[in-house]
Amino acid sequence: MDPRDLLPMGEISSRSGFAASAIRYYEAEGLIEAHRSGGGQRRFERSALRRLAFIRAASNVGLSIDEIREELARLPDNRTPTKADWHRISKHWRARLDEQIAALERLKSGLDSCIGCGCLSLRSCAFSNAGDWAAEQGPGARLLPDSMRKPHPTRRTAG
Amino acid sequence: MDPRDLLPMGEISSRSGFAASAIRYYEAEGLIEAHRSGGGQRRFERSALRRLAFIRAASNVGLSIDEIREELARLPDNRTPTKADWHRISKHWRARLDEQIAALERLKSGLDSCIGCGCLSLRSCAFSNAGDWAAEQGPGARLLPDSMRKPHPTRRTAG
DNA sequence: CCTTGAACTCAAGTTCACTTCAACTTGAAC
DNA sequence: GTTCAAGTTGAAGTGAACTTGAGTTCAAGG
Repeated sequence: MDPRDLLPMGEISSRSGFAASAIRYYEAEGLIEAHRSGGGQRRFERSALRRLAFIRAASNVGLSIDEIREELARLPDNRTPTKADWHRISKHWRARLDEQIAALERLKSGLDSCIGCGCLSLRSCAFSNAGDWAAEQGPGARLLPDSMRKPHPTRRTAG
Repeated sequence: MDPRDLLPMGEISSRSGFAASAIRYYEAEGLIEAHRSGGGQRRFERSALRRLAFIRAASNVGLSIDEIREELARLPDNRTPTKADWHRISKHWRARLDEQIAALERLKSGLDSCIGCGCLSLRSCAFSNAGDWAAEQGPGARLLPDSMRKPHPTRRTAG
């Protein structure tokens, strides 16, 4: 590996659009790797840029850092994704986006019916009911999937 | 106001589905009001239940506490929403949901085209580009509206 | 050699929407 | 009058995904 091919922090930061602090954070979290110069500064391989692009795409889809780490780890060799990998992964994400879209549509149609009634009833109005609205209807019928609920801090599965 | 008509914390909590701590928080944030018993305990008017229903509906749509406060304050009289208010407001929210749905659709179709190319190019691929992707196209062309971006902690409008 | 900007580390801070805790008081029932 | 669930306060904690700051070192140019 010719050291001449390695890129310093500033280069990676400006080209990827991530702040240096974010990149350091990703390295600490094990999402990317870096070599070190004699004096301890990070030197990145060019492939880190693709990995960062992948990270941005994943986070746009709504994946957490943990999920992104898993997704990257699932790649054989833990390598930067190739075209074939990307094909498979993006199908997976597409489904996730479809689910999010469907959830918002459900919310909207609930809202539509509430325009008519103007009720906001605590009992019957799915829109204002507590967390488990539209249960009963079986799984999949929820208005919002877990991935779209507010990431409430210390909430554990209610007893 | 007959004190007999006022509800204690536990009642409001169980009927609204909010934890007592959440209700206290909302009061501290000025979203709801409460009378006090002689000994300093909260006593709520029945209308607080409707206000809480409104708060839940709003937060399901994705409004922040600040936005909910504003929305409530916009009601003439600062009263609990009537059917007519609800009609107007829910139209507003419907538009917001439509925007979110459209954003996800854009993201998905970007993903579709990326399945073909497998590029994840930092320059041309809208999916992996930094925050200002698809700018140039004018306002409204962004893949994700601000309301759907990750609420990045200490991010101020970049200079 | 000297300067200067880029980079380093580590700890602590930030936002949001609450929750949890500790220590104490109320109030309805018996 | 005693009991005890239910209520009170204020401070501190939570989790995610970084950022900020302080203090120090690196590396490239002149």
